[in-house]
Amino acid sequence: MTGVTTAAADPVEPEKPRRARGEQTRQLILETALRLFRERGYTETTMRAIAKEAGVAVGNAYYYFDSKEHLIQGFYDRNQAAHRVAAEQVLADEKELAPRLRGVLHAGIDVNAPYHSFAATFFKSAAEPSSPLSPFSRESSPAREAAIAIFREVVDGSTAKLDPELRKELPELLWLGWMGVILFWVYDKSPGQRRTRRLIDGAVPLIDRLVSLSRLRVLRPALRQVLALIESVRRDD
Amino acid sequence: MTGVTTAAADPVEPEKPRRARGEQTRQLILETALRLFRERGYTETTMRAIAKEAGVAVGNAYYYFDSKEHLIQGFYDRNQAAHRVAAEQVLADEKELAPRLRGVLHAGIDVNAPYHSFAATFFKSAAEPSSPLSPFSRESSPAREAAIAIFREVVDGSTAKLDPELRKELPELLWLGWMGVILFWVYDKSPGQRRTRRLIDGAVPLIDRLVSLSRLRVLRPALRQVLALIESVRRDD
DNA sequence: CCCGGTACTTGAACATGTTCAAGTGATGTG
DNA sequence: CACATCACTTGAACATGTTCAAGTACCGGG
Repeated sequence: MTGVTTAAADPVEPEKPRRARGEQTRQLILETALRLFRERGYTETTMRAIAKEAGVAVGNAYYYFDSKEHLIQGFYDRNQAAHRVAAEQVLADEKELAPRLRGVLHAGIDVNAPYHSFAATFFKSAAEPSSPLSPFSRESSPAREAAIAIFREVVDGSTAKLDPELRKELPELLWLGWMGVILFWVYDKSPGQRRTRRLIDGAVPLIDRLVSLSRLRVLRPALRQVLALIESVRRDD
Repeated sequence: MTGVTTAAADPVEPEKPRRARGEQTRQLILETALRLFRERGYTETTMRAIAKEAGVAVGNAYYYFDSKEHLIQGFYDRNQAAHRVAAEQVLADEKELAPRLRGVLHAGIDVNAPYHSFAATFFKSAAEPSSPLSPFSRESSPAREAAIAIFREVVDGSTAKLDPELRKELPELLWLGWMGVILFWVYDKSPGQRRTRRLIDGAVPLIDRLVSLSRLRVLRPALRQVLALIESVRRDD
């Protein structure tokens, strides 16, 4: 955890001041862009088309968004929020770990399902490590933390008893698994992405069992080994 | 396994005829492109620069390569071959599963290491599901099979005794793991990509142990469950 | 009310991946 | 050897993401 007191400059940009009219224009451009993305797909939607449809000059879009890819961030934020809402619904009802996890994962797929066809198109933007859209990027940090928080709630709100060390790591591990599911989903061409659903239904019981077993004394050394691996890989040197 | 007798048309293109001069030009363009990619990076290398440097018209490059991205395929093939050679060196010396796997993975990183800085840049091309560069694409099928073959040799040539069902699946699973390592490596910004090395060194013993345990009678149901999951997810309906 | 600054807006210009109609030259055939 | 065919080559033209110098609108202070 890097403290607030570190000498390095705070990497968060100071959020340019904006007047009411500006915010309105910004919203208009974003709404128009997302609508056109949905209607025609990402690649087929040109910046000129967005500008024309929104009734502004093309340069204006670039005043509010650094690039075409940056428009996608709005999509992300929206779906993230929707996932959170859907997840809370599930978490209020279920108390055991397995159904909680299963419900949250399915909810995530539900939320994204309408966008599967063109999610793949701009998925590549997210894949580039240097892209602000990467789930590991600094810009995505708030969204990432919010997502991990959901999985923390999955764990902490459950009746499952588990090793305290593991409990600390599990939310982030589950989030990583969720990223894997998303990756699978993006590549999943089966009708309605059934294979992804099957993956979730099959993997959750396995994870649940593994987590329960983590409390067994016999498996303590193995668990330690796994946790040590995570720690050593996370170390950034 | 789809048989050779399926009614669907063979999706492999008929390989356009090519004369000696054509092949020469093709090679020239590819060599020039890869050199410039190495020297300046992928994005910074324009098609015009490649053409100029190779002494041909820009349209000529498009006669041999469908797009700029397709030039990367040449890079892939080359590194794939280099990995195979390096892996065989290891496999000739080591007989136990763990060192064989460890050696092959490190060899793979060794081969790719010189290109880490710009591998990330065009990694995004590979990430797009519809791209021919995707490791799961039809066009990549030969390269993918070759890669899986390396891992089959890792398993089959080892002294490890393991469940026959698992033995059948393991090479593809290890390849999948290798893709995961590559994914990690692409994102790994630590000096010399040390973290990726640590990931390999830490994960291999775990995999080795897990594989050995697969023969235990007690774990048979769990193994069945895992294999069933794989089967159900692989099913393409 | 005027003025200076700053948020906002514009559209032409630019860079670069890609296409294509038109040419050039080698090769095999009668 | 003449000719037809087809591989090969060309470079201008096009499409689209991005930049930028210039202009406009609004706000706050004197």
